Amino acid sequence: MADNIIYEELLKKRDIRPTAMRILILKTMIDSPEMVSILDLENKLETAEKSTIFRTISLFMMHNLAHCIDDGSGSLKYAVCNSECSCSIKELHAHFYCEKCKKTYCMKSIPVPLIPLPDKFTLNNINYVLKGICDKCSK
Amino acid sequence: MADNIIYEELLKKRDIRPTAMRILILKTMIDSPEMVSILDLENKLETAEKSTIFRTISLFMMHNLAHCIDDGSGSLKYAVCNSECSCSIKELHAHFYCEKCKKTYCMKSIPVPLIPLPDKFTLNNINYVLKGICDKCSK
DNA sequence: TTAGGTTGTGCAACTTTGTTGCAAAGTGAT
DNA sequence: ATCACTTTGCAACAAAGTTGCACAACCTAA
Repeated sequence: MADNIIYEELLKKRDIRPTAMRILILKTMIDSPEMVSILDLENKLETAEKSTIFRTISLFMMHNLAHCIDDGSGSLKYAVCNSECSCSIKELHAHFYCEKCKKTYCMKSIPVPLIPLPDKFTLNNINYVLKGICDKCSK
Repeated sequence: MADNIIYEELLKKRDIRPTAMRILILKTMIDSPEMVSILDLENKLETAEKSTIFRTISLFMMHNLAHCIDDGSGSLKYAVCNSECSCSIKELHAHFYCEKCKKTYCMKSIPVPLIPLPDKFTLNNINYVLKGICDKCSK
């Protein structure tokens, strides 16, 4: 458990007090290859309440430690940001939602395409979700 | 009311039986400059139940007469497709969600950007929502 | 035109997700 | 160890979507 220190550091770097619960949630999110919903976390962590998870992730997002996307599945999906992420538009990446296994993946290597907007429109955020069948499901 | 015939034709062209309710919902959707949620339609049409609206729009979507996007506001937004639309990926357009007036607009002139996916991924659909402040709200 | 079956609609109930209030438990500084 | 402050668990609630069922509307055939 000594390596919990790295999670503690991640939290501190973002000015979040590292409680046991927050370390656990952060660790679980980082360990998960796909994005997680609140319900996913609730299932992976028998000890955590959804309200706690909700508030914890909200806190993470306010401090740019995590981001969320709406993949159209009905529940929001969350993932931990890169260590230097400040969640600006230029840092946004694409997401892929597999319609078969219902998992959502961060495609951190694929930046969200930017398009010119008509005059007087201000751009603050972009949700770019590709939907289809993932590699594991398309055998 | 004679020009309800055009809505009737739109429905028939998509193999949807043109009932009074369906014509009304279609007309209301077409008349609206922004996308509408089920609740929006419920409010605009005092006479329609949300379950009816839900089933009607679901039917429209199955017949490619309408499309829906998830703008992250918590409720899905719907709009009527172009007359020849078959809802293929190449026909998808961008959507803009104004964080101030909470309205979502179809940007039919802006096609959704396509990016190459890794091997073995199949693409079926794309949700591309730009969020910010619209022209009317940014005065 | 009417009878009969099919389709559509309204009502109510329910599911799921997200959200909040409040009290108890935990935390950290003195 | 105590105290003030923060975090967590529980419960209740809100909003959107979804479904079952009964009645109404509709369509066709005789």
